[in-house]
Amino acid sequence: MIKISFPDGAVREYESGTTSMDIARSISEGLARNVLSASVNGEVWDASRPIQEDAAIKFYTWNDKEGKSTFWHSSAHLMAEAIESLYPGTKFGIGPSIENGFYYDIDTGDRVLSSSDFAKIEAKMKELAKQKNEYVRSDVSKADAVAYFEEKGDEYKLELLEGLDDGSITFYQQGAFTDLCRGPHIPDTGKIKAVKLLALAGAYWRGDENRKQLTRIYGVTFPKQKELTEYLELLEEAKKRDHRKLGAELELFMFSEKVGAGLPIWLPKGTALRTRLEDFLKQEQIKRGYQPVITPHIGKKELYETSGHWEKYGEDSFRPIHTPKEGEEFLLKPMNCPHHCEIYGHKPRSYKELPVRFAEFGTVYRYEQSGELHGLTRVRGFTQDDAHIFCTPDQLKDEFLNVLDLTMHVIKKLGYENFTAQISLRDPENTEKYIGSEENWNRAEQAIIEATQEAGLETVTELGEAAFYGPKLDFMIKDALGRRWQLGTIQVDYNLPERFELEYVGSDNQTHRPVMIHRAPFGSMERFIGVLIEHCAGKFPLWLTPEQFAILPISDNQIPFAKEIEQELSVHDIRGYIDDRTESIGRKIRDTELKKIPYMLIIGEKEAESGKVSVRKQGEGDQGTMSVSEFISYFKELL
RNA sequence: GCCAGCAUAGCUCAGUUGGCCAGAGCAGCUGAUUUGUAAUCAGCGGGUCGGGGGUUCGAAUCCCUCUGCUGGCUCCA
Repeated sequence: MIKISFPDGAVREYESGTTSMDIARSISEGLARNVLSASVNGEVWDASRPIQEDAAIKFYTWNDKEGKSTFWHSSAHLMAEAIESLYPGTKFGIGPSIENGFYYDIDTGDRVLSSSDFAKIEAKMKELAKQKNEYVRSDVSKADAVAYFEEKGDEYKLELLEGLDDGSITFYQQGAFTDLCRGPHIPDTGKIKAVKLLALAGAYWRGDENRKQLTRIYGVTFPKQKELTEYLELLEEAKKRDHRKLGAELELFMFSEKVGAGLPIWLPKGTALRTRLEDFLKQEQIKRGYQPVITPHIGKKELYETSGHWEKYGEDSFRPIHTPKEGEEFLLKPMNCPHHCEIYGHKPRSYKELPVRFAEFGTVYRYEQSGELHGLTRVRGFTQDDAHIFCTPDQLKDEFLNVLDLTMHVIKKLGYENFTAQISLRDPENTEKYIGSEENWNRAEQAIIEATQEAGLETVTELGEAAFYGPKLDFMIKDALGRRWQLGTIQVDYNLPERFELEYVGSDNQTHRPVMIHRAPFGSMERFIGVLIEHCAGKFPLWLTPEQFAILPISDNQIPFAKEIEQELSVHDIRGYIDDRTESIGRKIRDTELKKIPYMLIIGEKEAESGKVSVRKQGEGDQGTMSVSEFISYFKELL
């Protein structure tokens, strides 16, 4: 007998060799029906795998992240089975579960798959699911595993086997399909009731662009048809929030084929929004001792040779600009920091003036591969809310904490709650990607780790995500479709001051090297606003929105009164316009609702006579009537 | 850049297997209507079917190529 302990602390005895499924069944049939996998001593196992010794056990169902991931991983196998049966000879790469579903990378040889094949594959998957085939786990020796895939001619699985140790290799088989797999899997395919293949994409084998590109098929499955329907509706809803769609509808920005891909053009309303956002940060920075500076959009190639950017990115960038007579070479500015280093270095600096903080909304241009461009979130020209702080090593931690405070202030002001703070460090396996000494890197990485700990910030750490000159603290926020974007960033840099030979004279009358902090709370105005649009579905915070009200006269007779109100509101810095079209009030309301103008002031004969306005809130409806001054104080309360 | 897909009026979309002057709704313009909380009515204008090349008696439709866009991959100072 073995002792099985449960999450609630209970301990029960079972025969050795019992399975989680047996245990679940001993508790209730309902539980047994829902169990997809189970944690056994902290490891996720098949529910059907025999347990031989005392264990702490926890069941996973569709309501657990682990249960879903087991379900989707098994679904990937089911899809592979369907594909193998429809297209014999297909070779298989890897097929994991992901955040929302699963994918499988396959090599179909000369056959080109396209999304028009999805229906056929889905139908086959459903047919195979109905057979309720069990997922059968078996231990296989490395030699047998190699023999199996050699026989099958699957070089991808053979390559995966190379990295595995004999004795740790398992196969899973369901129906006619056998795969090299660590598991775990759900009990049988019958649990998969709803199937949808979503997308097809090329994906390089093992993520290496020099290797063969496989076909990746993304899909999602559910235990109930209804859940699939709901999920697809959710995707439709998310599409409505897409900043590219809303940006066009609300006339915030545009792109032009003639101007060029990835070069956003800001329309008047988008500019109003962006300017307000910039002004907010500019004022905040003045309060915190930043000095605004302005630098040119181009700089000599030598500048970026000094900084290291040319060596690191030059070959894959926009080509240099040449002067026609002198033959000088200039680059479109890809970063503001080299310019700011020059500002620091233009005169001798004393420790007494440190820290100095140069701030600039600097527009930079970077070549991005055409396939990477994406609305406002991945572009070739964008404006960073950049600043560089030059300080003594002693001041570094305080300065970092000040920047962190400013960044959190910005994030909170815009109402982001679900952000991730990511510490981006060097890739220890690949240190030649970075400039600067081991010592400088260690100091910079330590500074970030210590400061975030001191601030009590919850962070995740990613290796290999650092900039080439220093580690970063990045703030990541998800867009409507769950894609994660880096917005704000704070970077500690010991290396550029060295490259630019920046100095200050200390109290000891000796020259010292300053430390530099690169920081951008928004990151880029373009990306920030893109994500903001999706975050608030185009309904911007009142202080930020381009137009705060629309006055809707019921007939032309109320236009003079409308003008009086507009005048009075503008005195109080409340911005908006009069819809003076000769249209029905129903039409005016509808159009204003669709433009997501927060407040509608409806005035008819009654209001004009009594000097009041009928207030309607976007998305919520009639709020009743009030005098103009009452509206002004009501409105100001909301700012 | 790579893989797959898409590109018809300002926008959203029709346009059967290649075949009469390429259609609709919304938007726009003109006129009428002066309206009480999400679309008043009528009339009119608008497209070299993304650009270029080819196949064909004939191309929005088939082929090639370029550009742009979508979803991924790689990349992201």
